Amino acid sequence: MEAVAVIDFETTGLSPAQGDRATEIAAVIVEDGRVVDRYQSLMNAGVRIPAYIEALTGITNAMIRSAPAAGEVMREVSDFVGNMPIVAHNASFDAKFWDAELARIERSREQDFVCSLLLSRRLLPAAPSHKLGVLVQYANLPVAGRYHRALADAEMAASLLLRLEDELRLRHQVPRVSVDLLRQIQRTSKAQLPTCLAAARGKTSG
DNA sequence: TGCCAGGCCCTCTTTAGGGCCTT
Repeated sequence: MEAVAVIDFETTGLSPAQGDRATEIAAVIVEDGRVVDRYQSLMNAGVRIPAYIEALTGITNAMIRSAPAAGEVMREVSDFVGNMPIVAHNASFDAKFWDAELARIERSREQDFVCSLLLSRRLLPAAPSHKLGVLVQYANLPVAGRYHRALADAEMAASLLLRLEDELRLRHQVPRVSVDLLRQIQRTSKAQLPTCLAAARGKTSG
């Protein structure tokens, strides 16, 4: 599979449209079946983190006060990621914060997001749930650190992505996994998945 | 004033409702 950037945001809440802002971001570059580069930073958006979010993530208002400005961090991380395809767990969440924080520095993205949550529902249908932490346990993936910290979650989402790639190669006998195939799978209905995988098997093997 | 996310998925569906998942 071509190189991708797996990202994860920690934020003050669920919706940038409701005034929520990012507090931390991590991006890990996955290439040739492994993580080859990492970026992580807390970010100060000048907003207060609610107490229950401090408890959830361990990211406190004191930590954010001494962090670099959000715009500075977003410039760095968007340069780091470049035009690589971006992967995130529940990508609709990270994509709306990515877009909202980039818009504040008058940048916009060109690439699509790929969603490891949607892919997991298709490729690991027997998992008891498709929360990142449950999938890590279910697939025996290494716990990379504290859950709800950006770098640990991005590393674990990267491990999950590689596990999904293995699932396609070994279980479904897809000879070559591409980002384009992942995009197809995540928008394919459960009923149409066998047809989609059969086409992927045939595309490069005969 | 009172409201307050939203995209995806499943099903007892499609003229809809409710759960999952992210912080």
